[in-house]
Amino acid sequence: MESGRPYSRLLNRLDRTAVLTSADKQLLAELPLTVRNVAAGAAIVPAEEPQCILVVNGFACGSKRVGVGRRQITSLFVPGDIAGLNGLLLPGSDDNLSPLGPAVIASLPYQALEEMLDHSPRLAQAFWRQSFIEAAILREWIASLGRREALARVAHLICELVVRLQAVGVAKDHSFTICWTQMDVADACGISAVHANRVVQELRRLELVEWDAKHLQIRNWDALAKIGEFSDDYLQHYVRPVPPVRYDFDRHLAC
Amino acid sequence: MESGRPYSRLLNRLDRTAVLTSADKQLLAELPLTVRNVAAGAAIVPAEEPQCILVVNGFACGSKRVGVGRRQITSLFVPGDIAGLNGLLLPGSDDNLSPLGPAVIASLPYQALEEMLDHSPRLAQAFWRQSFIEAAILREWIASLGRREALARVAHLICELVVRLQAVGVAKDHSFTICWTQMDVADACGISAVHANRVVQELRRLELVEWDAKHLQIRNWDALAKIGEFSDDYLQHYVRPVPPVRYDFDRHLAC
DNA sequence: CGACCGATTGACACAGCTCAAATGAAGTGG
DNA sequence: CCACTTCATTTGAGCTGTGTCAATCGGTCG
Repeated sequence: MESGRPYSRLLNRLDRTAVLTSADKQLLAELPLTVRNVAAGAAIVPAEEPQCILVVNGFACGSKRVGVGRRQITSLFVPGDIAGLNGLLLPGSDDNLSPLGPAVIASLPYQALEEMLDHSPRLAQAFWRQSFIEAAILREWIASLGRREALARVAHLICELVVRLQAVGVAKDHSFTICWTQMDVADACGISAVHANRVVQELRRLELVEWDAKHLQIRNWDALAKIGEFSDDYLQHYVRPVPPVRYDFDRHLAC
Repeated sequence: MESGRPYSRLLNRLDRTAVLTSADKQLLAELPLTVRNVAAGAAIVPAEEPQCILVVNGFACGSKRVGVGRRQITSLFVPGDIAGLNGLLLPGSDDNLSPLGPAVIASLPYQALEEMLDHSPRLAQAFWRQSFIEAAILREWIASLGRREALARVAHLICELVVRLQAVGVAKDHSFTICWTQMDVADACGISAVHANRVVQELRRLELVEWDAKHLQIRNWDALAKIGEFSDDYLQHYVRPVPPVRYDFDRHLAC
């Protein structure tokens, strides 16, 4: 049961993304996932052997170094998310994946993924859709970084986190475990660590959130969403159980 | 010949992205592209009939409104680029596409695209790869908006523009036509219009670029790239003629 | 107990924003 | 061909959000 979690996470995610046949689910279950714990600062993907990863517990992120020492987190992964998919078609475009806090990660060799997608165009579609969903989130981050001030950015980030976590059942009642450093918050929101601290304090002072070392609890969702100018539109496809189908790869299997 | 341009643009782009058979090229040539001119502020995609667009000449962008009236450009499209692909699998996730300056745009109904992808997994792969390339650019923008100051952001944007334009043969010798408003620059870089003006003047004063109403000429590439902290790594797959193949959809056609 | 790391606080500097006004360029219509 | 409008660029002045630097505090671990 414990060893089944990676698969249930993956299923839980993909099931919202596409209608999967039992054959598809079977293929997913046969993926050779290698689960392991990674400590807060550790490297996830060995440079010599690029691969996909599936977040099982905790958080992972892709980040870039810019200028001297400055770090910017460019994407965020919660349990059930697949990171590094792009490396499948874009060799060498590693995202510098790392955990945010301690995390449980399953690695998935590209080759196995490849073979699976070969056998199911429907799954290929599902994974393509995943990458569109990820891109939608990237665009929202761009809007946030470009046009919102620090308080709103952090509020927005928190809102996104809850919505995504609740969608996969890792958060309940606007409350979840989060072992981030305030530096992590800073690097995600494009602000300095000192200012991240002040912003978090402000959110606490306004009684919008409770946030200690390992746990975050939203006290006033409406106000937080308002300050963060948060609308879950861009997460619709992330959250929605089964989206309407426009383009169905499977049709040409009927030939 | 004039009517052939949209197809050659599209071919020019995809040819760098994947190895296309002549059958694939034939399929592409059969796409029902509707070419038209759009004025600077006009709408590109009618809300009642979402579709893909192919930029033939000029620029297009996806943007978001955030807060009161503030606009953030989230993605940028140059000739040969396909915008709105995500709508194919994510209905309703319109990007609010609009031209930047006057542009020549070809519209492409989702249904036609759908049918084409049904007939060629290789093309489906090529388009999937395109969306990964787009996402790589989004990540770089996040880094820029989060961690670079205004001067560097604008410099970086200019560098990206030249590289992309030169890749499709629309710019030569670090020089190209660009009918943007300084407000457009501001909205792309997440700064105010007034500051965008000051930054552009600074770039002129440093003799890095010449930039009048309709034309931009880079005077000192090295210095510009240095100020913008620009490295074309993230554009490798955009530029590179034919990338090494890791995952090839076509293999399962051999069965 | 000492070392270390992250959170916190204060003081100060500055990049970039807002407001407001002036200038210039490009139509538009009489 | 000349007012007149409109829109983009430019300039100045003051304000503010955020960064930097530096010190302190608190917890954790060996």
